[in-house]
Amino acid sequence: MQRPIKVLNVAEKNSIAKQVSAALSNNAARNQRSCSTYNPLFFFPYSINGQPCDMVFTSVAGHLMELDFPENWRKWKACSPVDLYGAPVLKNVPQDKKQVERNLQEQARQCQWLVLWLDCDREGENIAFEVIDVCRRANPRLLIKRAKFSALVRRELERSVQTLGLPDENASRAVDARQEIDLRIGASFTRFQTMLLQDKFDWRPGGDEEEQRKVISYGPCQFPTLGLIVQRQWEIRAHVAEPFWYIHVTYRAPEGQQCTFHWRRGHLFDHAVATVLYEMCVEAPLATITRVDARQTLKHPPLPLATLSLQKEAITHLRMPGERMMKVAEELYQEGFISYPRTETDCFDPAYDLKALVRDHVQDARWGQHAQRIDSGEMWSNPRSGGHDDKAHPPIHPTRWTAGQPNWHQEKARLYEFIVRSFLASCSKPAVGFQTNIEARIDAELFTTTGLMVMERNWMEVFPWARWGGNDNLPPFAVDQTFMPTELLLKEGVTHPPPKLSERDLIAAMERHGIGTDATVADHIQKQLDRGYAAKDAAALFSPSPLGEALIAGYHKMGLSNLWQPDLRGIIEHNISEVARGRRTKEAVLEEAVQHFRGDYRAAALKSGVMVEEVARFFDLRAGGQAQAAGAPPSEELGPCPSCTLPLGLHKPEEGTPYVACAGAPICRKAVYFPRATTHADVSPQSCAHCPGNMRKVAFRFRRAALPYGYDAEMAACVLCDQRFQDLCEACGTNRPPEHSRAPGRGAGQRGGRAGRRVPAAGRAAPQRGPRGRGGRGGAAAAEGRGAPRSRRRGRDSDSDSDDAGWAVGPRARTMSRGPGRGQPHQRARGARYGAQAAGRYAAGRGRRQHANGGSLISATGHVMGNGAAHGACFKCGQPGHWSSVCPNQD
DNA sequence: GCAAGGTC
Repeated sequence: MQRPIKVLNVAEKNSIAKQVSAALSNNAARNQRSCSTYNPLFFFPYSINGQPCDMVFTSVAGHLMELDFPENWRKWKACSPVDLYGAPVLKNVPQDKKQVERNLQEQARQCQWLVLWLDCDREGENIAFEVIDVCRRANPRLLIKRAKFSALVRRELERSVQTLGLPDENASRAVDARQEIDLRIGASFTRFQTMLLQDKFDWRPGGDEEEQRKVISYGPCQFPTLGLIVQRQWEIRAHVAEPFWYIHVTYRAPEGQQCTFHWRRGHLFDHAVATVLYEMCVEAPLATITRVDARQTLKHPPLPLATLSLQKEAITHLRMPGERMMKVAEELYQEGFISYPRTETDCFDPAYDLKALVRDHVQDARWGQHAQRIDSGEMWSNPRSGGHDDKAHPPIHPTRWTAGQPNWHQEKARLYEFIVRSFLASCSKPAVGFQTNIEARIDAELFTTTGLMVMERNWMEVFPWARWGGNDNLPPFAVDQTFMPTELLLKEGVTHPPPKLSERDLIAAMERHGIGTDATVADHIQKQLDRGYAAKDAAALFSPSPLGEALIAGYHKMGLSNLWQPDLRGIIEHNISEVARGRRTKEAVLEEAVQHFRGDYRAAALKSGVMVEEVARFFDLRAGGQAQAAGAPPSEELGPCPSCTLPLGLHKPEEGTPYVACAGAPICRKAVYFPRATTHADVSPQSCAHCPGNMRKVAFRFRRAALPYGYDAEMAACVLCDQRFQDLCEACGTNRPPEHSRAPGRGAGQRGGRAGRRVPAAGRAAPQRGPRGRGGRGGAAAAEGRGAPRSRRRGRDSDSDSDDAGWAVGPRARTMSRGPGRGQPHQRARGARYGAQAAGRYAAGRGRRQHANGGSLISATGHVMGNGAAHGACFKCGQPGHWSSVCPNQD
C-alpha cells in the first residue's frame, strides 16, 4: 500500500474550491476555517492515477499580487511622468491579501504537490503563477501541476484531475505585459493631466480647496470609453437635418379591418422625384395585390444569461444601471439564490439537470404554474446556445427558490424575479405567430404591409418584458384583388440626429471593441461619472461633461486621437495575445509599447498648451493660472507636418490659388481637424466634376444609414454647387436590395475620377487628383468654414511611425463602417448600430440634389449602380474578394 | 492622488 501524499489544491475563489471538493469527494469533504476569512479549507482523500492523496483544497480571491512602482517612484513629484516608462516595477502581495498568502504558505509547507485549479483563462494562468511564487517561497520542493477543466461537473473534474498538466507560462506573461502597459500609461498620463490642469482651472466656482483638487485620471479603458461618449456627442452636433418625402397609403376594409402600407422605396430626399412618383400614383390610384405570403413564424426565447447580456437587459427592463446590478447580483450570489454572476457563458452544459432547477419553482405563486408546465414537458424546450463558454461558470440562473426574503430591498427582489423568469423563459417553447406579408402595386410603385397574429405565447407568458405583436386586424387580401386606398398621401419627414448613448449602447460598443471585460465594463462606465467626465441624464443617456469633452478634444487637436479611440484597447489586446500564443516575447511587446506610448507622451507634453486651451474653452482659469496658460502655444501652431514640413494647422496659400495637398501624405496624420479643419487633406484640391470649385469633406457617418451600398462614411461634396458624389438608384432612390449590385454592368468606377473622391483605405496613400483641380474658389471656405467635426475613425495610418506599426490604429479603425468578415456592411450600417427600424430616422446622406448629378449608370435591372464592393465585389473591376481601394486589376 | 484585472 502506497503512502498517501499531501496535495494542495488552489482555486480562484472559494465557490470553485467548494464545488470541486464536493464533486471529487462525493460531498464528503471536511470543511475547516483558515487564517484567511474568505478562503476556508476542504479536506478529503482521493487517488490520482493510482497514487493515494490527502487533498487539501483552498482558494485565493482573484489576483494575489499587484504591480506597482517602487516607493520612491510613487511620489508624484519625485520624477517626471515620462520617467515612468523606464521606472522599475515590482510585483507584491498587497496588505489586504497577506492573509491569503499566509494561508497558502501554511498549507504549502505540509504538501508535496500543488495543483492549480484557477479559471482557465489568461488571468487565471497569471494568478496560478502568483500562487506558485508564494507557495514555492514556503516550500521550494513542491511539484507543480495544473488542472484544466471545461465545466464544473463531476465527470469533467475527474477527467481533469487524472490528466494534470503544466501551467501556461505564455498566457501568464501576456497578462504581465498587459499589467505593465496599463500601469505605465495609466500612471504617466494621469499624472500628466492632473498636474497640468488640476490647479489651473476653477473646476467648481466657489468650491473649497478640497473640491478643487481632483484627479484627472487616464486609463486605456477609461479613455476609449469616454471617447465613445464624446464621439457620439460630436456626431449629434454634426447632424444636419434633411427633409425627405414618402408616399403614405392606408386601407380600411368595409368590414372594418385596416392597415398601413409602406412604400418599398422607404423615402426619397428628392422632392421633385417623390412628387412625380406620387402624382403617377394619384392618376391611377387603384391598388392591386401582387403578393400574399402567409406563414408560421417563431419568436425564440432569450438566450441563457451571461454577465453582459444580463446588464443590458437589466438596464432596459429594470432600469437598473450595470454597476448597481452587479452589486445586487453579487448579494444574491453570496446568499446562494443565483449562480456566479460574472460569466461569459451563454449556453448550458448538456449534463446540467435543468429540470431539477425548474422543479424548484413549481411552488411559486407568480411563475409556479409555468414552471409546472415546463417540468411536465408540455412547455419544455432545450435552451438555445449563444456559443460562448468561459469554461468555468454556467450561465446566470437561479440556484434556489424563494418567495422573497423579508430583508430584501425592492431592487433585489426585482433582479431575482428577472433572473428566474429569464431562466424559465429560456427553457420554454418558442412563441408561435402567423405572419402575413402583403405587397400591393399602385401604378408602378410597390407597397407592403404586414400582419401578425400571435398564436401561442409560450415563453412570453413567463417573461412579461417581451413584446411581440403587429397588426392582427389585417384585411383579408388575395392576389390580383384590387382596392381603392383610403388614404394616398405624399408625406414629409425629416432626419434626426442619432440619440445620445444609452448605457446599453455603451456596453455593446465596449463589448464590440474589447474595452474592459464582462466583470469590469460596468466599472469603467461608472468611472466616467465618478471622474466627472460624463453625466447621465434623467432618461439614463450619457453625454460628456465639459471636462470630458475638452480632454478628448485636446488629444484630438494634438493629433493623438489614438489615445482615446476605441481601438486602443483592442490593439493592446492584440499585441499581448501574440505573447500568449508564443509568437512574440513579453519583452519585445513591452519594449514596443513603451516606445510607442513614451513617444505619444512626449508629443502630448510638447503640445500641452493645446490641452490647456481646450479646457479653457469650458472653465475659467484660477488666479495664478493665467500666466502659464498665456505661455501655451496656440493650437494652430503645431510645428511642421512630419511628411511635408509645411506648418501644421491651416496652411493658407496665396489668394486665388488652390490649397496645396501634401504630396505623398494626403491625410496628414499628426494634424487635427476639430473644431477647425486643419489637415492638409482637408484643403487638397479635389475638384468638383460639375463646377470649377473644390470639394469639401463632410461628415457622413450618420447619414450612412441611408447611403447606398458600400459608400464610405466620409464623402466629398462641392462647396459651390453642393453636389455630392454618390451613385444612387434613380429608379428607387433608396437603399437597394442586394440584387441591384449583382446585376451586370456595374461599375460606378466608369464614372471618371471616381477614385479620387473616395477616401483611401487606411494605410494607403490617397490617389492624388490630377489636373482636374480648377481654381481654388471654394477652397478657403472648405477649409475654414466647416466647423462640424468629421467623423473620421482612421486615427493614424499604419505607416505613421515605422517602428511601431503594431500600435498604430490601422484598418481596424474602419471595421465599424465596413470590413470583410464582419457581416454584410450595408446591413450593419442600417441595423447594427441603431436597429433596422430606427435606421430610417437617422437616414439623411443622400443630398436632395442627388438625382441631378447626371451621368449615372443604368444597369440591366434599370437601377443605377453604385459601389458593389460592399457585397464583396470591387466597384472598379467588378471582381469579388477585394475592396476597390486595393483593386489589383485597375490602377 | 495613477491602471486594469481578478475577487469578497
